[in-house]
Amino acid sequence: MDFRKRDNVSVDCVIFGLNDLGLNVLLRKRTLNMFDENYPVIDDWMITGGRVFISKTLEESANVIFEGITGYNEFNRTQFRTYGNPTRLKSDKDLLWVRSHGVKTQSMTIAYYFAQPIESIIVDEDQFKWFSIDALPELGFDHSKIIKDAHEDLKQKIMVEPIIFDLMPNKFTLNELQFAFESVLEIELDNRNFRKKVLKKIYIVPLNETKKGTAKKPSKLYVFSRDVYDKVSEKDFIVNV
Amino acid sequence: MDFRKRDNVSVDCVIFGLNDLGLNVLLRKRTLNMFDENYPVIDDWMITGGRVFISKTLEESANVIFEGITGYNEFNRTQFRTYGNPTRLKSDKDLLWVRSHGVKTQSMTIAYYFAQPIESIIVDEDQFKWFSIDALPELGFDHSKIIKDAHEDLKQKIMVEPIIFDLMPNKFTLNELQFAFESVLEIELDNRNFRKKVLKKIYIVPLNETKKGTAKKPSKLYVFSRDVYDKVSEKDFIVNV
DNA sequence: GCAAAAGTGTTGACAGTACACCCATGG
DNA sequence: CCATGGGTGTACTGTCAACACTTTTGC
Repeated sequence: MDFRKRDNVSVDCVIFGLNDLGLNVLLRKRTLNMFDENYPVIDDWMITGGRVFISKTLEESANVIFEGITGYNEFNRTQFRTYGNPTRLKSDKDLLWVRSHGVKTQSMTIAYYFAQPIESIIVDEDQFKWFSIDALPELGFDHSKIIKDAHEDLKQKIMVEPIIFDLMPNKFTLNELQFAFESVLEIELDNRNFRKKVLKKIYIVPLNETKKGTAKKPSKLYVFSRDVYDKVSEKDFIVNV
Repeated sequence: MDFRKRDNVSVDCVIFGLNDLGLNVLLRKRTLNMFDENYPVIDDWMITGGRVFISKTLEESANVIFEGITGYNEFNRTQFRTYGNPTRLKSDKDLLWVRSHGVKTQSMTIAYYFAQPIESIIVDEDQFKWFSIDALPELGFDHSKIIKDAHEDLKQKIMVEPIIFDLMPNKFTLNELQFAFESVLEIELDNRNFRKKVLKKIYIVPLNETKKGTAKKPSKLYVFSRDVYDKVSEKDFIVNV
């Protein structure tokens, strides 16, 4: 096995997770203490990246990073953009951090995002933390921009591909599905109209099973059938904003 | 000025051009003669790429390649995908060609496409040729796939961004615009319905001018106003297939 | 005056939107 | 028995799709 890496190209992974509070991004702490243990020179957040393996595809390199963080080996991965501005790193903090980690400046990075329900992921809570997409902390490098681009791409793809189901647990209720769309798209949908549309889609299959989750009336569960979806030739997806 | 290039990363440019026959791609001849001048070992086509400049952005590197081929310096450029499979080059021809050109194998390439009317471009006809998108010749490397991906991306973006106008001359008729959509999307549109829709768009501005082109009844000319388009906040574009 | 492409309206079907109340259950 | 979220139907409106003839000009 060849573990060599390219010294000038990295992949960055934006990790999206959905829970009942909405859409979240998993970030890694970026700290640097130089003089005083209690007053870090750098104390903010970043997405996780790493150099690409010479002998692997970009997708495999991204998977390695994702699995390293999450322990999860189901890869709902989308490549959305490559950043290659040689002056991407501008701020003193960024340069300082990069130098202190003994890496060459990574001027080029292929960016991916991963989408899954938060519940399926366990992370090292000393280093990583989930942040709501609409309350991101201060971010290093150009990672604000990268996350924004990822979210835009997700919004757009969600309208035409069934990636919303990547964010859902296997069995879900229609209200959960609606909430997923609302969280990603940052809009509100009419519940009755949403149901009408969804129930027409034969690839959303009702189960003879209910979710007696929190309380009150149990709700019917559904699964997404990729088989059926693939057979429905027409481009036929749920939401039209 | 720093002219050094990265030895392991290239950009590839798919050049789309529209004329009255439809959507075309500009390809470069790939030939290699080893033994006999009249029987080339390799004789097919490729898109044009090149290594990226260390001190330029990817976009600038792509522009340099595009301008080198076309002499055109208006860049309607879209980055659509990065390819990084280390075993991208598989066929003997590809390996042979790469070796005989003394370049390292370029396993990673950031792919862009450019869109403009064919008439605005002049190329060296010994090396380059326009091919209709639905009658492409034999292509080297993985360039068939890259062109296909570029076309897919163009189809998709054309539904939601005004890049159709990149393919049009400044002044155009509605029938020309319809033909542009039809060529790119590979569908047919109803002329009356198309006109109705287009005439509602205030960013398509009628001129007091007609085109007395080929013959018969002259047709009214229109221009696309990007200013107006940018001010129309609603996502409001022409075709819904 | 005729060939050729430009241009023009109406109708029916369907999908989207808006909107308010009953239902089933757990506690 | 009541609080809570789950689940349901109708009427209106606007948009899309289908469709055929008249107009203007060059030759």
